[in-house]
Parts: sequence; structure tokens; C-alpha cells
Amino acid sequence: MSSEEVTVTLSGSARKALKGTPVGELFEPTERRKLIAARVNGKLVDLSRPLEQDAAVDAVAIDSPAGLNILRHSTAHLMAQAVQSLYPGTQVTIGPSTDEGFYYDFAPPKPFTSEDLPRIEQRMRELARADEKIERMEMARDEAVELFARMGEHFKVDILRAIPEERVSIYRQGDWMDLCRGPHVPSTGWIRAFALLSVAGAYWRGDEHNAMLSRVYGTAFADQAALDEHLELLKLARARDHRRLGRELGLILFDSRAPGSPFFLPKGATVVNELIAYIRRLYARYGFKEVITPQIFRNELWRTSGHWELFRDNMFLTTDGENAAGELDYALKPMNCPAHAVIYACEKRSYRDLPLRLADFGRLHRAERSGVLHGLTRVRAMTQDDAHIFCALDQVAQEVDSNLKMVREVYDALGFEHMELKLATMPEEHLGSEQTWRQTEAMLAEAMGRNGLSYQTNPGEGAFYGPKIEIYVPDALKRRWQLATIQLDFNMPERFGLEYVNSRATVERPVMIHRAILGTIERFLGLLIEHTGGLFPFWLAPEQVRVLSLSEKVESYAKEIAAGLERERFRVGVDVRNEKLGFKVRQAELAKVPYMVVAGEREAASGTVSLRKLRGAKAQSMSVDELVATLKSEPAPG
RNA sequence: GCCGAUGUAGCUCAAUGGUAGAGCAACUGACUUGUAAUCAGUAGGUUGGCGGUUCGACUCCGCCCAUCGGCUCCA
Repeated sequence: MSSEEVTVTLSGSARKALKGTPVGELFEPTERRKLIAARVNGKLVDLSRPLEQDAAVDAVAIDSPAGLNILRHSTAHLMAQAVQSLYPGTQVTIGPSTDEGFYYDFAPPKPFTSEDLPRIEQRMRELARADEKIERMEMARDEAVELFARMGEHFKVDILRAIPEERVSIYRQGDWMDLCRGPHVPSTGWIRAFALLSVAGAYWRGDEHNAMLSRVYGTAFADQAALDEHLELLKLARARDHRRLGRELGLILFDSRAPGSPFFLPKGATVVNELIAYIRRLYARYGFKEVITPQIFRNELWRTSGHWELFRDNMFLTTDGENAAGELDYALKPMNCPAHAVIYACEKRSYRDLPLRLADFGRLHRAERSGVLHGLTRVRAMTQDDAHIFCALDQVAQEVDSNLKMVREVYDALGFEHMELKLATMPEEHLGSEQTWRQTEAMLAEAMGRNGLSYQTNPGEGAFYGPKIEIYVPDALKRRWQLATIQLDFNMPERFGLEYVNSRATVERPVMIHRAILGTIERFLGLLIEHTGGLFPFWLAPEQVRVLSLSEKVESYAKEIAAGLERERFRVGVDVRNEKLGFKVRQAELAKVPYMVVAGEREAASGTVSLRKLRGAKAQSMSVDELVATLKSEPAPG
């Protein structure tokens, strides 16, 4: 080792150190116990990495976000080591950390089942107890290829061949090694608080034409308390699952005779209708005109729109029954856009008609593959708060801005804070020229910039006819679902030959903007249930107030109160069953009715009521007029 | 569609090849109720469907359907 000195800037203050010193030794021993890695000139490295040159060095604590990623990545390695010792012949592939944990994809002789998890976990604990040192080695890529080929790790060889660098790093713990960029924890003993959560299939390199691998999901934390807390949160999140709450609250029903197609029970239908009523109020303000369009179209329409070519696999095909050859020459609409193009083209349009904003709550059907269905969030029968804006090129910016504003208004009103914006660009299968695509993508990117919205790019995820601004919202388990979308389309107007006459009396082609604010009502409701835990705001609550009679003696008084509230157009329930008040209160609480009104003999005598708010134990006595005023003061957006 | 798992009363779950059971909900009755569960009784089942093995199948096997966790795809 050279005795040369280098200058280290540690947590802001400069000092000298011998070249070749492991970075971990720069820190005080007391400090070292919480350190998992270091950042050298901004790059994450192992604590054992020798110092090569002058550097700024920062500590990475085990419970920091970067530290947790490293810990989880190391836990994935530990799991792979355990798996390979338990199931000979299993090949390893990749095993990254994720937002909340980690996974590792294996190619085992036989797919894993959840019954394998305790056994793997057990072996992991043994290996962690052995506290094996985790060592980093470097070697030439070609050498590594040979090494892994000899080990029979063909997936690793595949990965190596795709790496551009000439030298690669290998991590070793005991007799087990893996190709890996690192960094990792210093030894396996650092891995203490972890849990394996589930197994799943996953395609090699995410391509369904490739081999199906066995993926094991798990998570790890700095200590047991943090892990326990995380597992507890997962449990609570599952209790918010809209499929469970939706059924318990009597909102929706699924039946195996209509897979992927929700039934909205009276209460669920009420919420849906209130959401739609809200959007209609906004339409009046934002200048949309609502239309109603056919459900089933002849394929001629889908050929014109391009759906026949690029969306047919997702369409339910049918016939009018009179087709002699029995051909499926009709299809249920999977989107409204072609119908709106037909409306646009039904008369000669002038620039004075533009922007023409057509809204449609039409029912759409998409033949989604069976394995993707998921409660309300992924369905085959859906309603979008869909609209198509036909406008001149120089009107696009203001229209996109206006719709971004509408998105913000709606998501603020409904308390959706964690939205993520994406720009989805040209997919492999698309209509139109690449030049047009790049141009329209840039217009959407500019719009988000102009509105101060940060976004990420979702390459190749655009619709087949144009790029999309996508707005994602997480569910209770933090899975992200796309809700709102704003899409720019130069193709559909061309395919339908849409035109307008401009102010100089020459013919021009309009641009089409596809957009939805809630997205699909089904998915939106699913997310809304999970976000609110079923506690809808007053204006959306299917039952806004429930009148509880104290005994049979006051049954008619309770009914009278309820009838009065109904006349004020509130959604009222009345519970005059022969039950104790505590029981009725409990049931109203479980049904998540925002207001309970108790009618007993005292109230009947004085013409008052006792008002109890949901989740508020304290009741309040008031006159019926005051009750109505209280309910009327509840806000409704729009 | 692919990999794995699951499917028993309206809901949550028991019953490990030998007569399908509980709690909640429902219904009936008693109690006449004061802000998160009054008591008793009654009824409820082709154990997802079809086929097979067996003297006998909720239980074992095969196919199908649906659902759940992922992957792929997507709003």
C-alpha cells in the first residue's frame, strides 16, 4: 500500500488520510455502528472500499432512504444465497430493492409456492447469524462470463453480455457470490429485521415471450420495531381495500357471471351519480357539451379509426344477428372518440365552432385479459368522464391548460394529494409519423412546464393515436393507478377527414384532444374508497343522515323528522327497529353515515333532535330548523 | 394470457376419506330501550362447476370457471 496522502472532506470539514484507507475507517467507531455505506464524491460505495483520491465523503446511515435500499438489496442477496443452498439447480437472475422492500427472481426447477417461504426465511436467519463478511471483487467482464457460465448461471451470463463496461464487480459472502454493482452491508450479520411476503411469477426481462421466473418479495428494515410497524401498516391498508369496503358498505357487487363488470348497488349508484353530477357542474363552467352516442358500431367505424388494426384484441366483437355469414361485423365501443369524430363531421364546421368540446359518459367495454382484472380499478365495463376537444392548432395550449386546471380543481376538492404526472410517448404500435409524435409530445411537455407541474417520462406508453399526460394516484397498498389523462391526437382527425373553414375561408384540419378528469368512474371510485376508508364527504355519502328512534313510542316522531329531511332533499335513513340506541348508533357508525339524529321522548316533547356526528361521541341537542341548517352548511364542490 | 395460491350458509371462518358446524347478518318472539353489540328461538348448504378414484369425497386426482398476489397489458 502506498503511504501517499489524500485530502478527505468528511461531513464538510477537510482532513488528510492515507491513500488506500477503507472509507469506513474514516468515521469514529461510535458513529460506525449505524453506518451501512458511504457516499464518496456523491457515489455510494462499500465501507470497505479503499480511498483512491481526494474525495468528499458522507456517511450513509442504515435507516436513511439510501441506507435502507442497500440493506434491502443485501437482504435480497442473502435470500438468493439461502435459496441456492436449499434448492440446488436454481439459477439466480436479478434482485433489486424496491420502494418498500425487495424481490429476487429465480429460475428454480419447480416454481416456488408460499409454503417455501418459511423455510427460506429460516435458512436466511442461519446465514445472517454466521455473520459472513461481504466482499467486493473486480474482474474482467469476459472472465466473469466464463465464471458464471461454469457455475451454470445462464441468466447472469446474459446480463454480463449486455454490460458495456470492461470490468465488473462481484460480491462474495462465504462460498456464495453474485454479479452486482453494490454497495452492500459489511457482513450478513447486519441483516436482522426482514420478512418474506409473497411469491409471484415474473417474465425474464419483463417480456411475456421469455421464460417465467419465480419471484419472491420481501422487505427489510433497520430494526425489528420498524419492520413490525411496516407489517402493521400493511394490515391496516388491507382493511381499506375497496373490494372489501365496497361490499361491506353495500356499494358494489361482483358476480362471476360478469367477470370484471361491477354492479353498482343503490348506494354505489348514488355515489357514482353524485360524482357525475359534480363533473356536469364543472362542464357548465368549462364549456363542455354533453352528447350520448351508440354502444355498438359496425366495424367500418373501427377500421377508419385504427382500432380494428391496433385495438381489436381488446374489443368485444359481435354481430347484428342478420349477417348471413355469421361474421362478427360489429363491436362494442371501447372508446368514445370515433363516435365524437362522427358527430364533428356531421356538419360543415367553421373556426367559429372551435373549440368544440364534446363530453360523453358512455359505457365502454374492453376485453381485458382475465389475469389483469382487479376490483373496480381494472374492469371490463367502464364509464369515463370522457370528452374530446376539437380545436385549431393555436388553441391547443389554452385547452390543455384549462384541462390541467380542471384536474387540479377536482383532485383538490376530493383530497387526492399524492398525484404523479407522466408523459407517455410514442408506442411501438402507433398511427402517424414519428415527426408528428415528437411534435405533439413536445406540446404536452411544454404545457406541464407552463403550469409548473413536474413529471416523468413513460417511454412508449402513449395511446396508439397520440401521446398522453397521465395522472397516477396510489391505492391503499401504494400501487399506482392512472386516473386522469390528457391526450393529443393529430391522427384521428386525419383518418376521419375532419375539417373546418378558417377565417380566411380556407380548409384546415382540427386537432383532437382526448381527456378524462376522473378517468374512469369505476377506478376513481375504487381509489376514493381507499383514500377515504369509506368515509365519504357529506355531498357524496350515499346515506347522509340516519334518524334513530329510541323506542317504539317515538317511532312516528322519528319518521316525521326523516320525512322532513327528505323534503329538504337529503339522503335519509331511518332506524325504528326494536333495538337499543347503542346498537343503532353502532350500526350507523359501521355504515359510515355522516350524521345520526336521535329521536327520543325528550326530543318528541320539545320538538327537537339530538345530533351526533360520525366518529364524534358528543351529541348536541337542537331544533329541527337548526338541524336542517347544519346539514345545509355542508359544502359541495362545483 | 402466464406463474403461484384460494373457493364450505349473505359475511368471517371450522370440519385432515366415515352423519357439514360456529359467530355475525336474516326471520320470529320477549324486553321498551339515551349515543359503538339485550336475551331466547327458527331457518339457512348439490361444500364454485363437470368428470374420475373409492364401499364411501368438503377432503385425493383431472379439466373448466371465478377470485387473490404478481408478471405482461392498460383508464
